[in-house]
Amino acid sequence: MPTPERTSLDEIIDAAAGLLEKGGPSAVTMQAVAQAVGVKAPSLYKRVRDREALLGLVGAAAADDLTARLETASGGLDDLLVAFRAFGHDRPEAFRLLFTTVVDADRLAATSAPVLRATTVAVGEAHALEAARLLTAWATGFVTMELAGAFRLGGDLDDAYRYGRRHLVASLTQDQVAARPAQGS
Amino acid sequence: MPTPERTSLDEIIDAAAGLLEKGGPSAVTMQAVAQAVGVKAPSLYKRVRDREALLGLVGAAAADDLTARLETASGGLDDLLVAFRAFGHDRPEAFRLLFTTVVDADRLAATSAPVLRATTVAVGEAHALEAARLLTAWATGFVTMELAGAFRLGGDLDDAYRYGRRHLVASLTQDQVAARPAQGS
DNA sequence: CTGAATGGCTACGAGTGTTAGCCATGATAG
DNA sequence: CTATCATGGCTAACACTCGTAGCCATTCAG
Repeated sequence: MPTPERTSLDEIIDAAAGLLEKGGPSAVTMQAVAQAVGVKAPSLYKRVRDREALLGLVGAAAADDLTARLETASGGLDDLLVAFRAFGHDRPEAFRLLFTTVVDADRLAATSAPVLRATTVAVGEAHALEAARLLTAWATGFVTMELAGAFRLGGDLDDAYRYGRRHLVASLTQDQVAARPAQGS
Repeated sequence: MPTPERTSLDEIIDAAAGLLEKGGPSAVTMQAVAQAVGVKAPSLYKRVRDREALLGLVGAAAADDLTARLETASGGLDDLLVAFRAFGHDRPEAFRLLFTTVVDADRLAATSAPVLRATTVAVGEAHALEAARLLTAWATGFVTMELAGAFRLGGDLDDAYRYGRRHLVASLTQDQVAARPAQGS
């Protein structure tokens, strides 16, 4: 390679992720990212197609981070739900990005894997996917609303999350309903 | 009033909502909104503080729309959940905006009201709020993920939503767990 | 008929993303 | 050891954004 590289794609993604978390999406400007890695803005375009692509990479990295956290979460349904919410608290902007940007299917599948394993042991293979969707949808919605400040009718949110976990996990494992097919009226 | 008004705040909000739905948040530019209502961009600032405020008004109007839909949804838990998702499908960008922008507490309370009424009859006053949060969090997460294209492991989404509705409604009304206090480990 | 307040406008400034094109570097071929 | 040339960085520039300043025409109130 010719002239010495003054930065790298990974460093750029990390810088963008840092700016995102500090100031929201509007703070991750090409110029700010460039400055953070010690380069001028146009140089970024040698590594990244455009800003949208950069945000996509940040989202993909965030998905990997979430996957890693879930993988090390011991495998119980409850632990997975706790780890999921913790990710949302640690990296709220990245969490939002995950459900705004479209991340590629493979990465999504990797993130789903630990949840699917857990629901398989909990409710059996037949309804593992539906159960996983029930759990992730609830957790996603809870954290989304929490981060958006949409829970404003009082009450402790930790308690509310615990209430939901108990309810859902119990409902799935006791599975009075899970045994029935999903079709119906 | 002096010079004849060529537009109105409501018209501006409607135009912005239309542009939002057609091309996402980035499409609702002051200039595009102005052109849509037959005016030049700077004139908008006579009615709206800035772009962020305009988006806030669009979000508030969307919240009112959602509230109205829920109010006319007959009051059953299942009907409320169906109406909620229908809103997300009809106005996906407005739906996203609701959980991105911060809308004021009063309006949020109005939106919650029909859900709270329904959960009150379903599980009693003691756990109405927690039940409402469980339901809205799940529905919000489901629609959010659906709109983000995050459900890519196959299966029919209508079925998946039905599955979740059954599970949650049954779990709440049978309330094997709901009777227990939310505290605990 | 006059005065004043108001909504619209043009012009402008600051800041954004992005492209074009140049230049210095340094690994490699001879 | 020299010459080549691909490459990463840079400056300059363009198009577009939001937002402000300030003017002008209108029309209502007296």
